[in-house]
Amino acid sequence: MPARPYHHGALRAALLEAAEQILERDGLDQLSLRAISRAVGVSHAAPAHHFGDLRGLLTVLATLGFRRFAISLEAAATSAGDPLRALGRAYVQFARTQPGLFLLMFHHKVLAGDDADFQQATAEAFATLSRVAAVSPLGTDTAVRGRGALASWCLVHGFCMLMLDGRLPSQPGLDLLLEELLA
Amino acid sequence: MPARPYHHGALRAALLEAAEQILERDGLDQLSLRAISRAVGVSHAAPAHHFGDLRGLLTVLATLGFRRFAISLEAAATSAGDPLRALGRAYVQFARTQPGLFLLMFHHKVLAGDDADFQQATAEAFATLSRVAAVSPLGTDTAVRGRGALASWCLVHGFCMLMLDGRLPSQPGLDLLLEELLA
DNA sequence: GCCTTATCTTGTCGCTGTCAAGATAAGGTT
DNA sequence: AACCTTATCTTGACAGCGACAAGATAAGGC
Repeated sequence: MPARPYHHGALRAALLEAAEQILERDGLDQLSLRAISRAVGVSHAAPAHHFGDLRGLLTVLATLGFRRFAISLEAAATSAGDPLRALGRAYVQFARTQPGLFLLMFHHKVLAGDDADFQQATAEAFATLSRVAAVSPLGTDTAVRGRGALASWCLVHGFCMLMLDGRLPSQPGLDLLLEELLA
Repeated sequence: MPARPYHHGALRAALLEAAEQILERDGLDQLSLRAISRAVGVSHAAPAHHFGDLRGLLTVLATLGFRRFAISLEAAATSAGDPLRALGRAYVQFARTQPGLFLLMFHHKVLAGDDADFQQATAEAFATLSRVAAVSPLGTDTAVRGRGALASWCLVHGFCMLMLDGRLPSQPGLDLLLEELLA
């Protein structure tokens, strides 16, 4: 049994793990099929069989991201306290702890938006979002509640994007800033 | 006098114009120094003298974008009606009519954030933003609980980002959606 | 034991950004 | 006018990239 057998065994998972690591460490622009392959220790064309092309790999990565995103949001929604605030905190927390992945997930230019799994994963996450935001104390009219949900989403998402672009003031801290926003 | 003299005369401006055209037509990922050079009709290394590297060119492009952005916002701030709402409309209008440029401007990964001109241009735009927003907090919708300028900024910026990522519902139209948000 | 299929490697192509070296022209100096 | 300095642009090269084709290797079904 050589140190590196011809068949990896779990190459797909290993590639995804390495890809996410590079994504968070070096950013999306440094995330190449060849860099991933090097990190795992396989040939540069190995990923092709599992993901087709780079777009395919990124789409799978974003899909897994949305699944984890949905889980985090769902957990926040069922936690104690104000669900909508908890949701906002979880949203920002996700973007903050995995900025590379978060930006990738909302970077449709490099993703295969028509992928079925991807669409399902995004729908899953957004369903939790709109469900919680809809039952928030904003009134009984469904149209108004829908609008409120959208406003909340834009508010929190804008906060994340500005934060990740380094546009938010460093004083006071981001936590405090967010709490003021959600207050 | 040949059809293409050795010295272009206004190569810098021509390169920037071509770059913006490619940026809006094909997106940032298709915007290469070589593509720009081809579009203008010069050699592939011609841009280097004017911009150093690709990052330098993109930074100049984003700087010009922020200058135009500041002008648009300033015009909206001094227009009739509610200044903050006008500002929000102008913000979205800019992102909508020049999505490539807008995304580039908020894509710090590919820009030289320490560039003096760039910093001045961004400060110029954000000054108008905070000046107007500080006076009149946006909306009475309870979803927007933050009453500061930051909340308005996040709300409108988030709207833009979600819009440009194709995440907003197509029905009703974006204009109506935005008006409801600013209401 | 054989054959089909999945998996991975090697080699190649055109594209990219960047650098080095040279060609060309413009402007100032004498 | 002649020269020289400088700015501008071209040519050529190199490594890294995504993608494709062809071949090597191993796993699993029969």
